[in-house]
Amino acid sequence: MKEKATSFDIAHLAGVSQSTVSRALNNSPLVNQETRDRVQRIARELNYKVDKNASNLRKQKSSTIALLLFEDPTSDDSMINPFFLAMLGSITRACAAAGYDLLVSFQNLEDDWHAEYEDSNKADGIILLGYGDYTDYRSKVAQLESQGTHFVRWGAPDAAHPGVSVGCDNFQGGYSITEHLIALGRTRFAFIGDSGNKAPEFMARFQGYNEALTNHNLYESSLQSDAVSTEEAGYDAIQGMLNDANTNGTGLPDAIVCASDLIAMGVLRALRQTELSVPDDIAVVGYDNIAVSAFTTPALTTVQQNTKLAGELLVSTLIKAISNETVEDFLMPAEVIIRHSCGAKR
Amino acid sequence: MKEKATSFDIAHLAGVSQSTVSRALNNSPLVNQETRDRVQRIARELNYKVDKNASNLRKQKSSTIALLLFEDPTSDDSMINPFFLAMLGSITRACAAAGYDLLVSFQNLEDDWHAEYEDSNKADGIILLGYGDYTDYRSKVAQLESQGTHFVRWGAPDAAHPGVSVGCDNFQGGYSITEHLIALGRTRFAFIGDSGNKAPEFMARFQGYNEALTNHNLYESSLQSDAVSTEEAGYDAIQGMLNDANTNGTGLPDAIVCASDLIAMGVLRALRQTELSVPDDIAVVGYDNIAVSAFTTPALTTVQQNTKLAGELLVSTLIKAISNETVEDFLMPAEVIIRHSCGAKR
DNA sequence: CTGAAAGCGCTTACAG
DNA sequence: CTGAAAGCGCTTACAG
Repeated sequence: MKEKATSFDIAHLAGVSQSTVSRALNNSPLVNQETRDRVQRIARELNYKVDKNASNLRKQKSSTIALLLFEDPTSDDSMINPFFLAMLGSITRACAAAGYDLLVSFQNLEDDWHAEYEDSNKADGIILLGYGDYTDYRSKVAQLESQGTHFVRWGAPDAAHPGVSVGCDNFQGGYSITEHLIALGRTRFAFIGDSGNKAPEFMARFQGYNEALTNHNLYESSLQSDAVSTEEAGYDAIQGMLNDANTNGTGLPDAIVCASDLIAMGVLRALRQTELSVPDDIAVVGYDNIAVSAFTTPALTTVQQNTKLAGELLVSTLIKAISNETVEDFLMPAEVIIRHSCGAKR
Repeated sequence: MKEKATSFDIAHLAGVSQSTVSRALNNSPLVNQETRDRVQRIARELNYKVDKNASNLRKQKSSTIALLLFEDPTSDDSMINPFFLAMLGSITRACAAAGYDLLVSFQNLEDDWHAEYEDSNKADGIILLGYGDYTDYRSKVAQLESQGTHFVRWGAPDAAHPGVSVGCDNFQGGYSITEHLIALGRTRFAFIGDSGNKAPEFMARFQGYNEALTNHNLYESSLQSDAVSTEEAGYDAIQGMLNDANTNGTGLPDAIVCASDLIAMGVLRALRQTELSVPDDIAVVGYDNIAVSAFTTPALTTVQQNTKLAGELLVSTLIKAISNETVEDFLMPAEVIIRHSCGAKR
């Protein structure tokens, strides 16, 4: 294991000053073409790489973006929400394309994440990604803002939230998929998923759902049951509805809108254990279009968030913010993906 | 946005030298308890964070690990193999627990990844993660080794491969799940998945499969069909077998061992479109225990690789290597997860 | 226990 | 077009 070469070694070998080596390596137009070629050739031969720590220290920037992932408070330790993993993939690619490194970190809402990255010059900016109780971290986001930290948040734009955000239109997604079911002739609806302040995304989807029902005078019979975004919670929630139907004689819905695909998986599993057929007796739809949903039985109709575009937008917005350009919130449309669980004839 | 505080600002406020500030902040036992408390309090008040670039440059280490992800050459641009995402999650956690940052990067086998990270002091070591053609990058791994780069590779230990590796016993996994099917009375076997040099993991699984069949005198009737690790490839491969059975009168297998869960998903989908019942007519098993596999119909019997342990082992092995301790290959056992697609009575 | 000083390896004004 | 010099913000021998 030989010693690492420095720019001085190259300067020596090339017969120029170290300053010139630095310029040549950074493709400065100031330096003579011939000199540049010679320096670069020698650098290649020595397997020389610029020391990032030195260069970052001098330039006072790191060309690194930190991705802070907040997990669902309820998710078990080993499993990550597939939707976020898709986002991660897309963000990684977008960073690479823009010449940035990506530092990935899982965080608890309670941690001191709000001051960790940019202050220590480990990253030039931060991407905040996660479901969960946004109210819980609003104050930390505010601190980020007041410190002048560059960051962008995944989520719907929200007047109550400081900072810029890129998100998908959850209200419209909830509205569109509900309207799709209404168009298919469904009349008795249920929504499964948390509807409170703690889960703003789910709440927006629920509000879109309600709006669609109201517009078609179907709101009266609507049911709702809380569930966090797991297969198990979905299973339990629909079990509760089935029990109520049995014991209280409450009518059963003929269409169930789930706040996430994971929840829908649980609903499908529970219904498979009954006489009820999906979609003939009950239509079931999800949200997220995670990879699995194409392969369930029946294949799940769901709402897609464009993770590829989202990652690119998150990264490009953040990079703009880092160079102090003005940036704007971006709200992407949600797209209904029609498969079989909604009962559509295709 | 105020200027970032430095250790000199703190020194000034605390009435001590900058050296003492540095010592206090690093909890050096050399420094007086009182002084330390005072310095730390002031640092907190100023929202001071040590500049990582400066500290790394001085210490000549970065407390950062680079994770290089090599994708399946065939996977589409937007989707990542869920198994690797699970690994990523586990590696991220293990890094955080060990006080390391994690730089994540997707790579093509062809890129110049072999010299990017440690040489530039961006990372102290590298984790190599990916399926694919290991022969293709063997020379680069060798270069890594000769440069003295610290790295650990995910995959089975392999004499032909330089460097230390952590992996799961693919041969034993293939053997165990095949033997499980044999114990259930299956006699006509097929393996779906690439079996060549280009996919060493799949090949080892296939060899374990063959060994089990040979030991029970079932090898003669065995079929095999190539498939990369996608749902579509699995679908196509089983279609091919069904066609052969129709046109050539080849017998149909009563047990199909798939080289990955993704492949098994495709096989299940194809069989669902036939009269054939899984598991009554044909048992189907997968490999990886990705999240989906618990929720297919029927639920997929598969082989689990312990991703949590794998991530921890990868990180701890690498950290040992970084501090120049001797490290050893680690081969984890593979565990059969019994669900319904194998036809086991439970 | 504390301080003055050197130096990690770069980039970039400044001078020519 | 090139070089000598300063300095980014730390950590750590060295001296006391």
